Amino acid sequence: MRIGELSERTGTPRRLLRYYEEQGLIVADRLPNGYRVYDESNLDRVLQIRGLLDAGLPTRIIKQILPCLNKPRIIHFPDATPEMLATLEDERDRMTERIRCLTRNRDAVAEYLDAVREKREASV
Amino acid sequence: MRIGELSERTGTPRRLLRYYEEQGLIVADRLPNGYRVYDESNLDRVLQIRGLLDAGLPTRIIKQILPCLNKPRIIHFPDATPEMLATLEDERDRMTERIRCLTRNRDAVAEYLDAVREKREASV
DNA sequence: CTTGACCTTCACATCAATGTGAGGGTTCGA
DNA sequence: TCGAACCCTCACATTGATGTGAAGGTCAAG
Repeated sequence: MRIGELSERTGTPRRLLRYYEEQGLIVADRLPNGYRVYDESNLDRVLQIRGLLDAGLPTRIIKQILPCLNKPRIIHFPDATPEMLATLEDERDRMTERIRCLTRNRDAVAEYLDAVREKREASV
Repeated sequence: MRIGELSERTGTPRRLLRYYEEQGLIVADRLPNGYRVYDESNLDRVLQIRGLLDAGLPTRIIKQILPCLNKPRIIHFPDATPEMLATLEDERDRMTERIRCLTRNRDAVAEYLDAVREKREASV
């Protein structure tokens, strides 16, 4: 598929698909005329990127993380330098912390909403 | 305490403490000479703000969420307009989605790291 | 052959969070 | 009384993720 279709199917502006490519997060083949072509696997990948960006991770980190997410459980660590592993461990912990924070606050918001709902129902 | 101490205890630049105040996320009393003074409760609050910012929430949303997190379970919904409740529900769901995304990816990274560690131990 | 809907690159703009520093007041101890 | 260590406001800079649009190439259908 070309960029327009990927854009539509992922709800992502073309501009950003090009940006993600520039940042090394996705790769696109090119048609003879220079148009980008994507295969289906890019669909999930783009959604993954968007989710992580929305969760506060910068593209720099997402780029490190993506190789860990290859569909086939085939893990290629020949390129796994110690520094990179340390970065990943760090980031794993930061993600865990984010999850904790989000969960705590999400639950508080949910409780609040439940309380409001109860209150309203009681007064009806 | 004054801004320097709060900054040190929360690991937050003074600049940002002033910024958070400007955005309505924290409030500070003032000494006669204009210096900001904070009480202990601001410590947790600042950490909470930082956590949420790090998790991708903008100050605009954090401001909406904070009132749900008052220590005492005393909830004051007199000001809870329907639009605000809708926003909160929306944001609650977005947070849930973020948690899902982060968890999935964090687990993938963790698995990857475990696999690398196993591999290394096997080759020793 | 032209029109419209695609695509390309390039560049400048914006927005939120943050950095940085100037210019200046306050407080306190040597 | 002077200097160090605080604090203030104001303002401009930067960074990363985006928006927007110009100038132009490609291609299929009328």
